[in-house]
Amino acid sequence: MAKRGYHHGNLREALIKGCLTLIEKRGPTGFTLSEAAREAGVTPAAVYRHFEGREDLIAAAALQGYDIFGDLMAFAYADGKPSDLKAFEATGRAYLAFANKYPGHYVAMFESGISIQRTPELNAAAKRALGVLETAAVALSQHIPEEKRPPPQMFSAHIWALSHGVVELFSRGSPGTKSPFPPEDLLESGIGIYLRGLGLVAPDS
Amino acid sequence: MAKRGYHHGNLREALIKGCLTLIEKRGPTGFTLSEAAREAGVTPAAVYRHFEGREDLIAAAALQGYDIFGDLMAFAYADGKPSDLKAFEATGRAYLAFANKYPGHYVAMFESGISIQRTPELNAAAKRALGVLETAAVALSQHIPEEKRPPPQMFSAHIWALSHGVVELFSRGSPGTKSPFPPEDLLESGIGIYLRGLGLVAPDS
DNA sequence: TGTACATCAGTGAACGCGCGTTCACTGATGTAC
DNA sequence: TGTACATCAGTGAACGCGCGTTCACTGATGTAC
Repeated sequence: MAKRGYHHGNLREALIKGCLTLIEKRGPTGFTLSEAAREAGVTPAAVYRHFEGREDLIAAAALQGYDIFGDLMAFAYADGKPSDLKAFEATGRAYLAFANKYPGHYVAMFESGISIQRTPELNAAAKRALGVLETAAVALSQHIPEEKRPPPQMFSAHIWALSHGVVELFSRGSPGTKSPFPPEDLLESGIGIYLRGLGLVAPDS
Repeated sequence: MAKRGYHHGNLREALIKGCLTLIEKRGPTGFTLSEAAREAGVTPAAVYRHFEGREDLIAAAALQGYDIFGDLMAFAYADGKPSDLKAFEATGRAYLAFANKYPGHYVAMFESGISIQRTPELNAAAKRALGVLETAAVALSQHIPEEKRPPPQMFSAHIWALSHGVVELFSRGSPGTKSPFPPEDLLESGIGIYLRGLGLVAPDS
């Protein structure tokens, strides 16, 4: 990644990477374009060869995040194999794994305040990624007797909220209160209890 | 709240209020001391008569938040009346109600990055407020057969995470994705399903 | 293979700005007598 | 009730700083012939 001479080589990628590192450390509003440039070994002005400005750089980071996230979720879901239930649980784990492995992306996507509507490209990437979660929920909810089946969007909203809550409260350097449980266990057990409440897993397990 | 003359009267309160408004609008790192002073109709330097600096002002806002939050939670819990279950559900609703009614406080408390350990006073207020949630969880979990009872801290962590997730994703001006359900319903139904999963409410309700 | 030249990706100086914090100050308030 | 004075809560000017953005520029690269 070391700059070789006058030309950087892949400044665009280096800037996004710097942006992600900083955004992870300082939060989205604490991120500065100048510092990202510095981290890449480049003048702040050079950023404008690749991005329209500060916001545009963050949006690029978020887009990259949604792409990775979408891939991960799709892979975890695996078209509902081996079963709707297993596939669903796998997406939950993938959500947390993504948040852990790509914290900068996660923040750029969900805490930076950049709108998903910013560009059609960003919108499409986000819709695709979050769509996997909903698809998984829809498929799984078919197994609930129709009359006691909650709307699938509600179902997936519950799971998303629980996952996001675990990430924000227990998976990051949080406001002092650490849970005594690893976030993975917390999410897994939480989803398990929830699914039992829907009659989707055996009550004695 | 209009300033009357050379002396403001209750600058301290006005500054906290301004801090909360700004923190709600721009997020914790977007908040500036100068703007809070401006909003109160006062020179930035005047702030230093009442607070040690920027951080201290945010901490004061968070402290106020934990106090209100603690009161609300304690009131909702009502010492477990009329039943452990009802009282527990009431604290869940109170959590969301607090986040809705005091969004600035909520952000100062949970997103500003100020440590709960900052002062003993802040620590005590936070412990008290979050303690109510755990107390409610402990009491309720007594109703679960001992061998299938999850640790109460896990129980309360699940509920806290779900509540926080609903707040962050669906209760604020969020990253584009709005749920078609009111956050209150989302949380209520989510908690309901979860409790059913624990065998704490009837499976047919 | 060598040369001329267009294109591209960076520089570096400059801009105006708002920030947090400090300082000596001053106007208003309240208390002692 | 009136006056002297200490205390308090504000002012306003100044500081050094880093920010995002612009601009004319220049060094490196790659292509045409």
